[in-house]
Amino acid sequence: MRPENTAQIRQLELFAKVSEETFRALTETSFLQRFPRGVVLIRENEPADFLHVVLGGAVEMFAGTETRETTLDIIRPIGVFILAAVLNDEVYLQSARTLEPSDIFMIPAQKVRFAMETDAAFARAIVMELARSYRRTIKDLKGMKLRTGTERLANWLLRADKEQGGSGQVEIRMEKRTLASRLGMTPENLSRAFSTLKSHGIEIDGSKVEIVEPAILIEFARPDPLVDDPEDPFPAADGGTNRKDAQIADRGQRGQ
Amino acid sequence: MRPENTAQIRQLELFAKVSEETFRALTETSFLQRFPRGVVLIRENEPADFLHVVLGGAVEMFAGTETRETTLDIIRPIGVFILAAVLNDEVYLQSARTLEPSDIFMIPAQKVRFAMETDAAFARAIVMELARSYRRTIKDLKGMKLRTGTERLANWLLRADKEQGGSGQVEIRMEKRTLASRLGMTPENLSRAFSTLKSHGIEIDGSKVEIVEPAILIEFARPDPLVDDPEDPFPAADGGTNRKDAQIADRGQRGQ
DNA sequence: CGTTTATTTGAAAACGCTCAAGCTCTGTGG
DNA sequence: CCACAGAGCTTGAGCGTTTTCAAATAAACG
Repeated sequence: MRPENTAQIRQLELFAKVSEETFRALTETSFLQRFPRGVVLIRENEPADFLHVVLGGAVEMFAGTETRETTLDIIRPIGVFILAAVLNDEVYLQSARTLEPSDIFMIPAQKVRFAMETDAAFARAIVMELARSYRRTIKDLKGMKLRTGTERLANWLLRADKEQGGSGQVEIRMEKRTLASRLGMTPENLSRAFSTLKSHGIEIDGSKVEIVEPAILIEFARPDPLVDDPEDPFPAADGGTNRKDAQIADRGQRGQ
Repeated sequence: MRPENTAQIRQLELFAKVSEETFRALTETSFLQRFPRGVVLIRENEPADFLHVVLGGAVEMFAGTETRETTLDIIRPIGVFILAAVLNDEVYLQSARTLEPSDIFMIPAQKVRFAMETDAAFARAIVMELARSYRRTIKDLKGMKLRTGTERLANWLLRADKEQGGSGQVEIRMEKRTLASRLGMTPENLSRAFSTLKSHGIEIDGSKVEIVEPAILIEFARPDPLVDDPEDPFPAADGGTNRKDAQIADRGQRGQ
């Protein structure tokens, strides 16, 4: 099963610069599969067998203990997941399930590792992809440790608005309980957080949120590029400079 | 300034397999510097100028907003920090300060990027290092989202005991407030968490903790390899299998 | 429509934070 | 050697946040 969608995959930055030979090696035993909504694609603690590429739909990365569960990320096209586990030849740290009917391209892990060994361009692309994912996760961790749930929601709204065109009309494209879990809170708490934000410039109607007074929401959210900005898929070529001015007292107050 | 310590750096897995030429290029304009305790080495939001290697002492990675601050990691020899920012040619997401007098080896960022482009072995080593750091951060994030502060402390104790030989005698090798921040809580809360754990198999005297009844502490902590195990510096070559058996209800409860 | 599922609301409890005071340890100067 | 200052840690009280449990409402689906 080797569809024409390889062209689509070729466009992924991860594969854009690899040699034709490497690309063929990576894709010839790979396959594209369409899954319905709610299917668990991988489970944490299983050995990493495939690199997964999301070509359509949406995939929720989650993890849990016996009693608790949390959403770590949501991957939309075109995105890759569990690259780190594949490279380290380790077990997955996260599980994945489809949130919508999704097209998933699966590449055998050993092909990925082999290609990384033999194709320098691929190795470099992997480095960039990994570094990006890593930085995104650090931002999430900072958000969890430095902010309250309501603040995370406010910043999530600002970012979602940007991604959806900046019209001020934000559509929540997932179940609210999934969003809650993504933001590290309970569904009940998310609901209350939305209520709270009504007095900070938003109106909400079902899955549609309107940012009525952006300035007020921003005032409340205090967005920080070092927490909220998406990792740029094409980082500055010049040596990024001047964003906000860091002002951290050398031994200022601690604590959450 | 190009000390004999290059031998020490050579041993770092990151540099072990690079060509002699690459290694020379990386180290010839680098320098080793000894810093006293409490020095801020880098600040978040500054452009990434150097890759830092900790050869002695300890370095705290932290980040903050105007009013809050949190410790994200503590790096001890021999460890590297802010590799991702260097590779992405981006600003740092974290600040760093020495917790003790520390020996830091600094390699110009552009040398690192150039070496990655030209030396495939180095690129591969970077991939492994990045993947490892990434997975560690995901484990931290999972810990933050899935556990209470006291649970994090209990698991931290179990891990520290392992790292210190498994004698049951754990020495806290940093200020408690730093540990508190690392674990995502206030110093007061850490103090209370220790008190709580007294009834779960530990005794504490200053910076020394004794795990008197490991079974009881483990019972409380419920350690999970997918959250607590350190990322193995030399991942299994066989394709890791059989750890615990993942048992996650496909759409089980969410929360926290 | 009726049934199921998701969301919201309410109340109580657990958790974590802040502020304040007291305690301990350490290092310094008398 | 002791007294004292400073820093770190602990303890207590109060409060705000978040979770949990329960129930009501709303939405989705056949």
